[in-house]
Amino acid sequence: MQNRQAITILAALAQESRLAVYRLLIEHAPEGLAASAIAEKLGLPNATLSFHLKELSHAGLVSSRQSGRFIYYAPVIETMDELVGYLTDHCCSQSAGTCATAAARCAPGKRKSTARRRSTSA
Amino acid sequence: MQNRQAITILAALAQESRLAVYRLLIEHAPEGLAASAIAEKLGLPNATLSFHLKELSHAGLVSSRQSGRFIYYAPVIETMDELVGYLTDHCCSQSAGTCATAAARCAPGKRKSTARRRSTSA
DNA sequence: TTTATAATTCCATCATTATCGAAATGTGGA
DNA sequence: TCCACATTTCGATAATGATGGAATTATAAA
Repeated sequence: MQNRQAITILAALAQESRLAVYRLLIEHAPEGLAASAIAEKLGLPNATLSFHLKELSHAGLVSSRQSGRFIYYAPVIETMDELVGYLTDHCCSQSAGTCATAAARCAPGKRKSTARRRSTSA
Repeated sequence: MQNRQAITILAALAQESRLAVYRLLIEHAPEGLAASAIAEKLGLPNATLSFHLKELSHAGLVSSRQSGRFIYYAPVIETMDELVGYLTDHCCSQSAGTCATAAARCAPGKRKSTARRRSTSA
């Protein structure tokens, strides 16, 4: 993953309403929720929600599909996974294994800092 | 970790210069770098860098210590680790194991989605 | 002290983001 | 076709964030 993409994703999540939307969608994965349902559950005006959904879509954090008159939004787990991968890779010093922590929380007591290098293509 | 803290950290990272500063400090962990060295390496004016360092400090992503006339900034790995923990916890559906991916990248072929719940205190 | 250097704060300016009512667009049912 | 409803876009406003020169503070060497 590129820097710029990471920044886009981080910025998309770094906002109260958007993080709430994303977390709500995670609770309703993988089907997702209609925009109207999100707006109601979070008490957001339609226009405001639409603005935030566009940001989340643009960051690749959510996808949308039409179903009848409704548009369903669902989380794109892969994007979150890539972000976590990016952060894990870059919270670790190249030279030293300074970041056993991040890896350890996933595989407690296993390896130390084996976040495998991602191919530069992603 | 609380929502608000997560948002603070995400926002701190969601900016080109700040992400560059953080990544540079990671490369120089655990000693860190003096502000002047950071400014020079990244080509940032002092005032601008100082502003960004304050943001990173406020988010708990970096710490500072004085050494002679210099102030050294170093990354706080634990904060990044907590953020990754927060994201991992919340990219996974409570009800279903929709997020094997994030866990899998840390322990490939191991468990599915065993991101253990963090105590609500953190 | 005085002087040189490191870093922060101040302040004004510019740019971006968030908010939301109202109007427009899209979609399916009557 | 006409209507009802879901959602987005428009547009105006307010709030927040980023930038960097100049002045200020802090630290240590001369």
